[in-house]
Amino acid sequence: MLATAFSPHDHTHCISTAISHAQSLCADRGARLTPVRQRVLELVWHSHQPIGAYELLARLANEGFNSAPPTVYRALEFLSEHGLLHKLDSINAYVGCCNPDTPHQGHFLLCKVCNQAQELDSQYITLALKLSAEQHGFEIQSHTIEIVGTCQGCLDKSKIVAPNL
Amino acid sequence: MLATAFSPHDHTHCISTAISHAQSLCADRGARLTPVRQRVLELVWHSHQPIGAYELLARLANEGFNSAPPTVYRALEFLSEHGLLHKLDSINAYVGCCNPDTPHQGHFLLCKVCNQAQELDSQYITLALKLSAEQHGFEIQSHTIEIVGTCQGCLDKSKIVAPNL
DNA sequence: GCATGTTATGTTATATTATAACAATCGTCA
DNA sequence: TGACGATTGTTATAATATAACATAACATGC
Repeated sequence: MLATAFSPHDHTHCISTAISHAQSLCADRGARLTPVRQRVLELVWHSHQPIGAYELLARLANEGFNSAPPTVYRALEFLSEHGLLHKLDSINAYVGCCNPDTPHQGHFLLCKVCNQAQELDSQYITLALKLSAEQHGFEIQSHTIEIVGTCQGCLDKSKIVAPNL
Repeated sequence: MLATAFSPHDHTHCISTAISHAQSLCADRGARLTPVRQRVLELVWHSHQPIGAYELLARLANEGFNSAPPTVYRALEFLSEHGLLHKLDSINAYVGCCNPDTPHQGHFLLCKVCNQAQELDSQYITLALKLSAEQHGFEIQSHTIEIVGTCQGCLDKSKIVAPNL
């Protein structure tokens, strides 16, 4: 999978794709992508930086939506159940899912310089988890895989700014 | 590494080893394992079930220790800095580290039946993370790897109780 | 249409997890 | 011993998340 988040790209395309994808997916499943749910999804997709629940809530409030915590947590729950976003436990923030059709849990790269998250679908990691679990007779149900560090773009920039370090 | 948490074992040995290990480690480093810090470490090691900060706080209070949140969070911070425990982000709970000498971040198996955690040091996972990051030019600084499921012991028990399922 | 059950939202309150800020005390060592 | 840094005490509050119950919207069979 390409590291879209960390590369220059037309992000409006990410948003429109995600929303239309969500609309057709919900239509297929008979699930209701109501205005507040769709708006939360759009806000989550506003960038590749994961966003917190209360930041979402503040933005909803600015737009005249109801803005008590249950509103946003319910929307996040719905979107999560339908695989449209993921929660990043290590930072208590939410990020859109690039591939909601196939149920999965992501592996994430989180750049602590630009604060962007990239979802991976690493066969290496999937296999490694499987092997490690099997060694212990452990049956996997879900997982949290979040790798924090610096993305290539931010590494390159830091070399330009401070080439001798 | 053996899956100690998930196997029958003399847990008093785990506790005493962890504490004496912590004592010598702190002595070597000139760090002060004060009474409240040591007691928090003992409470964390009370079992292989990760324990929450406020549960620790309640137990400290029962024993006459000061019991405002900063007390326990400071102790947890100290113990974490010295590699004596790990936080599990997916459940906001803390668990003792089996191997505090070598700085590392663990990979964990969390059994959702018995609520116990086992730290792994899987070379498979370490390598997989490294390869995945390299593919994206990403420089790893830390990670959160938490695998939730059912341990062998609990799987075996469920087969005995409900052999036809 | 409309009664009914189900799903979604509104509303209030509260639970849970964690930190800020500043004061007081303890330990160490010149 | 006195001065400094580390530790702890204390109060308040921030940040994240859910419980519980009321109301509204939607869907469906009659």
